[in-house]
Amino acid sequence: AASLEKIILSHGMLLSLLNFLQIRYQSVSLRMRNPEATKETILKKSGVLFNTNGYKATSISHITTATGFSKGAIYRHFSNKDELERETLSYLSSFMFEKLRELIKEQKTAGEKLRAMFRFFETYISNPPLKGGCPLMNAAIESDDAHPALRKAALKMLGILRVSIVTILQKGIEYKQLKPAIDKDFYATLIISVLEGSIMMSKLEGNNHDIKRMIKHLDKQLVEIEL
Amino acid sequence: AASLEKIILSHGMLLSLLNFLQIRYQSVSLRMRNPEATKETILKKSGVLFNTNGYKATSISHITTATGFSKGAIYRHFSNKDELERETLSYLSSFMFEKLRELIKEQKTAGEKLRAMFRFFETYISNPPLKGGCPLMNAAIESDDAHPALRKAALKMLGILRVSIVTILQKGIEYKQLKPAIDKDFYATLIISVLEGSIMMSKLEGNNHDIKRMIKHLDKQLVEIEL
DNA sequence: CTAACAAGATACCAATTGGTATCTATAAAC
DNA sequence: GTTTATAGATACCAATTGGTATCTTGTTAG
Repeated sequence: AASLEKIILSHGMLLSLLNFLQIRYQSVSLRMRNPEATKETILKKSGVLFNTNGYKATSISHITTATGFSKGAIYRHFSNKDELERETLSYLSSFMFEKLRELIKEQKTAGEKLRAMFRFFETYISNPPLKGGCPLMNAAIESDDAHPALRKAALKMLGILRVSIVTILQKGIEYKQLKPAIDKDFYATLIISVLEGSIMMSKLEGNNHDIKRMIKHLDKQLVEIEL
Repeated sequence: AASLEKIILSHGMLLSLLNFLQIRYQSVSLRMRNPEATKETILKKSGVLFNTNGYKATSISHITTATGFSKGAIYRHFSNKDELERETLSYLSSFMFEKLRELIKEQKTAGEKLRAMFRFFETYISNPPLKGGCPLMNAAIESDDAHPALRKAALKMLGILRVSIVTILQKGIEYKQLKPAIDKDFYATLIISVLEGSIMMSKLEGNNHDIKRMIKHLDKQLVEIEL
């Protein structure tokens, strides 16, 4: 085999070469910069920390050690901790609803969609997609009047969840899968409160008895309005 | 009228006099010491602060300014903040269950007792006996694995609530007020999760629509098991 | 009346907080 | 290539944290 001579490239030459070959060069090396990816990892790691240890209890330095980025990096992407908290909750919200939507859209009928949603909430205990429990509840409890921004983000999240359920019910009525006279808002509230409440209980007790019991109850309620 | 000469007593003489007259002299003046009362006010004020702002977010200095007592006073009665948090939650638990018990014991039947309980939880929103929402939920959410002591206290509180409901149901069965075949544990879980969940929602939304809706649901469930 | 003890106030501590100013290194534009 | 803007690191800041040691004052026993 012929021995190949190694070619030493300067960084500039590498870029020129790549440019010449029309190769879009994405940051791959660890040391290379990628501000969007940086912001993403900050949000992702902050999400876990805020959701498990709480917003107030998680300090900037916790985040720097978790992400490996410096304080300077964090304050470049977020103007202060409040904004980071708010944006992180939005990020978590998107993350969770994304997961939920995937499960729901596979299902055909309104009943199946709702049952998929119940299963999704059960995984909060048995196989959590995110450590620390439900981000909606965590933010709702921690955001008192002193955290108006966080509270607003939590409210928005609750609103989305509520609308999602109401929409499923509405479509179910339109497609003759559910009884037409049902109180959609009532059922949305019932589903959310039962699931959130029993998640809290199950997390505290350290088992999934309560959440399972409550899903059974919701199933029964669902059967009663199905056609 | 004869003019009375004023008698000037030294503090020591006053005490001797009271002792001679066999009068137990309780601290009345503000400056006088009363360690038990001090501990009580520390617990009471800490209860409000912890329940509204969170345990981690409430500092010792917040408590000193709220109580008017110094740090020295607090650390005399509690060995560290963790212990203060734990004891405060116990105190809040006793406080709430005391109030609840008062309402319940006036009622005759199991159904009436449960309905009184529902009403009690509704006041968490409309006329809260304690600022900051339900102490059980607050502690449950904030106490992750990093706060084992707080978690244990919250678990105990949940246990008491659960047993209270089960006991009411049991007595209701014995006195032929409720159907005998009901799953008591199921109903305890249902009541707690629905109430806690809807309190969370109502607090977040800033109105009592959700809690009222859910109490209506619980009422309906109750009617179904009543004889 | 005094001595002894306990309640509580004060002064301090190192560690940590959120935040900022400054500096360095990288990436992109030219 | 060189310049330029910017991503990110570093060093600092006053304020606050939980906790402790010390000191003063009120209470009580003798």
